Amino acid sequence: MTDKRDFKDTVFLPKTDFPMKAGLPAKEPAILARWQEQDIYAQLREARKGRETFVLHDGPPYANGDMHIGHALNHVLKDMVVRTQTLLGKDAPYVPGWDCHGLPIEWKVEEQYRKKKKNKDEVPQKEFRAECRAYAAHWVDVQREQLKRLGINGDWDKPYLTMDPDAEATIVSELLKFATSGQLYRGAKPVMWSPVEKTALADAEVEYEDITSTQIDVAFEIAESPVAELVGAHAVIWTTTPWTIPVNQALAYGPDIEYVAYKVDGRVILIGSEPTLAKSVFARLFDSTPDKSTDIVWRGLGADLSGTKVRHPMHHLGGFYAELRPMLAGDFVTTDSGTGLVHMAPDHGEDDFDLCKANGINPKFVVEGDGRYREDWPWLGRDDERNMSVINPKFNAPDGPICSDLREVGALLSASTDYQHSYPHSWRSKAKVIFRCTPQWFVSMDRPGMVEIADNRAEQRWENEGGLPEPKGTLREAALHAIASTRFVPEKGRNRIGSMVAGRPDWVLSRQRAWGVPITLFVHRKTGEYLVDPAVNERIVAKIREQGVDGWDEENAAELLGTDYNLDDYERVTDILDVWFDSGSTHAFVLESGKWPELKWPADLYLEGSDQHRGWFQSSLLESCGTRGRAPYDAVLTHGFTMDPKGMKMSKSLGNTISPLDVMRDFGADIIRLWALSVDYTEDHRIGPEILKGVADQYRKLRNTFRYLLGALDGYDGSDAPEIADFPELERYVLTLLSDLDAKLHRCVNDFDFNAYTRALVDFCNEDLSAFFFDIRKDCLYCDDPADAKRRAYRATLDILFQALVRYTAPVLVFTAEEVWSTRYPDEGSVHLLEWPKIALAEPLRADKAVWAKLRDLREDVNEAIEPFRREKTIRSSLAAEVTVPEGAVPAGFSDDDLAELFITATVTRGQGESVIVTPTDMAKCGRCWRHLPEVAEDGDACDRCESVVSSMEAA
RNA sequence: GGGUCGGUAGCUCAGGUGGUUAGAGCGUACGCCUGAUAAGCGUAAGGCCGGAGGUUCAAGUCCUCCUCGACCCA
Repeated sequence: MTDKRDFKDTVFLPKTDFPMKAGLPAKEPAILARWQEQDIYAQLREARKGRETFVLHDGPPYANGDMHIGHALNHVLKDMVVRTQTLLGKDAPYVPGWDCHGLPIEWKVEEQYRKKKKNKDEVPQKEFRAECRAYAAHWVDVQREQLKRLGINGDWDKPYLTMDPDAEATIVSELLKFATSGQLYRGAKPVMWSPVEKTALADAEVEYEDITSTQIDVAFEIAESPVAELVGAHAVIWTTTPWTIPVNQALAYGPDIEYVAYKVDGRVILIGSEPTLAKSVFARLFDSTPDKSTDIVWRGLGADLSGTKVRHPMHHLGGFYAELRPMLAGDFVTTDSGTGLVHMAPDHGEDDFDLCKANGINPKFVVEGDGRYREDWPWLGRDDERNMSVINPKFNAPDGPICSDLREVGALLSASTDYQHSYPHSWRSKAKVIFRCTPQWFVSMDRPGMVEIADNRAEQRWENEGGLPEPKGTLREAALHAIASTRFVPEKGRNRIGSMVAGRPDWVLSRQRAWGVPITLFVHRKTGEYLVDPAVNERIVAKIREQGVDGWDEENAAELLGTDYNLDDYERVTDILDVWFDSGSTHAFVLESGKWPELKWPADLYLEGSDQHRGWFQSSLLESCGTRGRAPYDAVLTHGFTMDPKGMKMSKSLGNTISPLDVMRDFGADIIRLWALSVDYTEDHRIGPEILKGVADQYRKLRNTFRYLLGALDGYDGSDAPEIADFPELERYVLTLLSDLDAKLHRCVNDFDFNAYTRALVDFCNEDLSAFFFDIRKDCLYCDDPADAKRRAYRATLDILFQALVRYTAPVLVFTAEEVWSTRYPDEGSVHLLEWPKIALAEPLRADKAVWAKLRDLREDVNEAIEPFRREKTIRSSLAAEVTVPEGAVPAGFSDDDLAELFITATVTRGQGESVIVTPTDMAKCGRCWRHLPEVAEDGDACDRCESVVSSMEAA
């Protein structure tokens, strides 16, 4: 064997410094620092000035704790929207914001107090609020840095905060709009109340514990009834809260439940007929069971009881107790426990309150904040020595005051302290809580004539032919109308928020808390009406703008009320606003305020998790409809929740959480971004080690595509590029595919379908480029003369591909795209300033995709046919295969040499057969290009093409 | 407990108005290449389309029930 020349040095291999290994965790922060230094955000605003705008309004995350995976997903999606819109050439500003008021922050600050053994009640409110403010500010800073690290591009130096005095002032002014229009009213509602702390509790402040309570059965004599047999009988109710009996105002039955009146021991009792129920009632009351001998006076459905009235056991006290109690139909009544009849105290239960309210029965506010009956109450008034807190077990015991008095009048049918159940307790004091009606401020959903309904007025007029349309409607109508004229992505969101709004109760605005925006109302002590005076309101708003929420403090009251009114006549409301009202007003103090002149109202898009159908989407909708008659957004995009690999909710206790901070540290932000954009985020989706590994694999594929492009384009400046019209068919085919990809990505951007976006991008790189185009043109790139037209066309095509792909990739892999771009253009600024590539291919230049589909099918058949030879090692490289293909399978216009090039084989000939036939070649292999060619005399010699290329290289 | 949404290969996803042997990429296995090299190329295996009924000539696609999961509400 003779020594052959080593041609390796004469082959034009890709050359680049762009490393295969990314090292993102180390590289990303450096890129980030560069962006910050260049102020990319400001550069973009400048570059897009005057263009069509696209405003994505940020929903404020709560300023409490580290960023979690849900934040990461949400912000990556937002960033993708903003960046793709920017890429399209629009001016798409992004002003991030935070929700800063509210209970969780109050808690944390109180917790810090407890650690320092400080008592919250002894701290002046102003000081307390200042600490809450500082706490929120701290977490705003932390989250801001974490979100920046994710590569989110936004106005980080000028975010909006709900606790900015300007924001607080606007929130107050929005509230006063509701007051001025009359949509605001004071009502009552049962809330969880802790008599120990003398405060209302939020759901999250309540925990459930098992306790043993007194259970009693009480008889209510039926005074009137359409069912004659029942007059004089006793309706029996069962309760575990004897203390609510003195505030009873009605009884409830299930309209579809069957009831029976039994005659036992000379008395007729009415209870549900359900056997186990009746059995347990008889066991409690008579220590017996109902049997055939038990006298049945009446049997019928609950609905028959309509119109029945009963006497309260304490009716002899007169007044409130003398009034007859109606029996009402309640859907919530079951036969699971009790007697099938339920006693209703609207002061102390949600079902009770709602049912009574629907029947015109109002709460009496009998139990005061300390848990005792109020002084003037006829039964156990405050001066009664037996009066004590209603949750005191002694008070409810079988020998306690309630049971004793009931027994005395013969109404107590049973009493025992043996009922075990779970009962709400205060998280902090661990004391039992009660339901208690308290006055609250509401926004009415259904007051007619309050809301100007904007938008689509013409359509309404058409529906109301024959008269002028009603210009004003209810808030609910306005909101439903707004939902109908908003775009929802995915569409099912419309139904979701629609059914919620259609069925929701009035909006409770008030909270009895310290850290929030005050309900700045003066209520007349005599009339109970709140003051509506534009001059007063103006002073209030100005004061809040000046001093923040502290401006509503007592000391300013007289000044705010002014000289036209006497402060003694007015009560200054001290409740604060539901934080949902704060965030529901962001459209006012962010979009509309002028503080960010690049923004506009309404927003083009709101983008949040699907839980915000109940939350921010809805509070913003109601706030805006109540004040402006339409939604503050034109479109709403929702995403699902991130689950663990099995689709289960992530929780600290299960230990299945994944922190985006960890993923960024271990893999890099681009990996999280690619993950977020390659799952179906419109539904719940998963994350876990295996999934992230898959994402990292995809990333590597993309990265290597760019590495190849950079290497192949080494030294390319475009000066020797042929006209596209002169490109070989293969190049024009790839450009055709690119232009189709371009159109698809464009569609995906408009549909916010980023999952399809990244998939299309990755598939194109893998299938059409790496496994097809690049592979076929390897020989051309490595071995052809640099001056050869085909090679110049190939590189020109690679350049077009590069220019397009780096732009498509930039919104997804923000760091990697920058790395790619700066590798090729170290001095040309950021990739993120670029615009969508213009790659539309004129129709005559397009290749026939159907023809190429046929060729690629044939190419697969050829590969399949070669495989057996590879298995037996007769053929190793496909370049050593001579192939005969069915003549009919080849589209017109392609020579045998063309096909050999496409299939990367030694030769291709056409035969009459049906299948592909493969034989190993006898031809010798060129030492430079490794192709087997007839002119090569001996393995390792150069072929004619290589000979000529090498000699011209040597001449140069 | 109620309302809403969802369950297609190991993973991530496609599968308009029901219609031929359910697709793709990744991963896996095996092989090639050793001049994109911790890369590139090829081939293959892999699916009671959550389960059970039903409608239909025909169902991943329509209906009912069940199950699992999620969100919201109680």
